[in-house]
Amino acid sequence: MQLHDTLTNALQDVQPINKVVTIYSCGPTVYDYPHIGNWYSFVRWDILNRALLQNGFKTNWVMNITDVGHLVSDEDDGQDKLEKGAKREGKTAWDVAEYYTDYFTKGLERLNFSKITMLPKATDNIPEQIELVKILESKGHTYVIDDGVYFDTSTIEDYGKLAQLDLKKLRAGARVELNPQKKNLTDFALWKFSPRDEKRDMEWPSPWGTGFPGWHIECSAMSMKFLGETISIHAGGIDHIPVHHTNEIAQSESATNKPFAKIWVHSNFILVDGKKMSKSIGNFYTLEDIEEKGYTLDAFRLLVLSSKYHTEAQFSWEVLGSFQIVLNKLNAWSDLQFQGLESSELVTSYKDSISSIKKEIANNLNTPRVLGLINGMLNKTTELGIDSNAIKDAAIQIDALLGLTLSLRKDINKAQKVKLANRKKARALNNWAESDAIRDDLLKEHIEIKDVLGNQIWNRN
RNA sequence: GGCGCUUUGGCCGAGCAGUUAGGCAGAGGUCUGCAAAACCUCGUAGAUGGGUGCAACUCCCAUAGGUGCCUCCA
Repeated sequence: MQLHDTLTNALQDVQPINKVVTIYSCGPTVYDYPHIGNWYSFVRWDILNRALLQNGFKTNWVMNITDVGHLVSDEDDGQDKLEKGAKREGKTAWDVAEYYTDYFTKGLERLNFSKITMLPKATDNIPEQIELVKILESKGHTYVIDDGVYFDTSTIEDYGKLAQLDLKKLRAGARVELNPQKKNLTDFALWKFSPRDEKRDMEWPSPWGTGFPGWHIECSAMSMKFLGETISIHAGGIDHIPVHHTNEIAQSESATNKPFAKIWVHSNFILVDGKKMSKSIGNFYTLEDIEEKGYTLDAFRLLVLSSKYHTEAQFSWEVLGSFQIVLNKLNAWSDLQFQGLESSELVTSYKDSISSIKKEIANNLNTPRVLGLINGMLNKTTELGIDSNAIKDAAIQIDALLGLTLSLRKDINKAQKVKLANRKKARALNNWAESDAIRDDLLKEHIEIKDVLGNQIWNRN
């Protein structure tokens, strides 16, 4: 299986570590509701995990919960997002973190995520973060100024290799005032001190003074703690490349002298109505907005899968609507699994399709191609005849790969089956009035009837 | 202001230097008690201007739009 690696800007083979593919993906900062852009990225890594599993790999996937230290700005002079959220809501930072962590984990279930091995919180791993700063200090990579312990980026040769940062040009183009105590523009905080006259909700003692960890150190510390010093894949949003991941690499590789991750994958943004999502424009949507407008989260998943993770994608209600239609067709297809039809040719055809689908997703997660293949697969259904068992199996396999819920469809109940039988009798007698009445009746129960090839085919809508 | 990325038909969106992507929407048709579904056909895309090549949507340059980071909201 191959993925596009940001560091080498090329396709690279996924390499297991001790026979397990280890994945670390940067998770949510739990200070507010995640929007569909956040979910868009997380769904990508769910697909990555599923694609690996379905292609025979074992995986160990860790996604962190940032519940402290993520400043409003990536610069180190902004406010802590958690403390700011707490102030806004009149709660403590701990309450805010708990509320949004809970919301997030429920969201993972609502979106039918595959098994994430671990969702560690930054605040549960403070000693490991302090320990990592100590190692960096002992190796001469740090210095202390008024407001914290900083990483001296001039102590390493290849700082900025991920983002291909040209440090001279970065400095020339910068408009912000450099903190006079910082040695280099790119130096970043490893540990921040609590303000002198203020007690923070979240603060811990450290060898350098009471305070809280910088945002980047948590990912390095937890990735190493739970997955080892070198991992197979590190994943995140494209926005993490220039600062967050660049700094993770700097501090991790300085501490261990080993490569931090074999492959770096980044998901691009999804634009809403052609614009970047932002609260001020009012195109800032959540999962609730999707459901309130009558769309399903499966349809949203299809929308995510319709583009490649590496390219910029478009979201609009019109586009989501078109994927809801596609999903409804897939669901109608899945409903055929209850209708006792047989075709041996279809069984073979599906096997071939599923196998090429697995190959295609292993090709840098080419999900748009996968959707094309699934469409071809569905076309075969009418061409070769319908086989209920084959459809049941195929639905299970598609769900395992894409995280849809096609295999969770329910059969109609006994009363509905009786109505269907009565309709068949009426039709045999050319009693169209009776036949149509039953069809209308079932439609009220959201069961739609179509008369295909002499059979009554139903689907739930 | 600096440094990048991107631009495919009404909409979404792939691959590919020369052979159909696919889907959604739309038009026409076949089938059908009706309806729906299904199937067939169609519009014949590649921001603009140059360049390299026997050949460019696919490579290079410029211009324009979008977008990202440096500079709050991913």
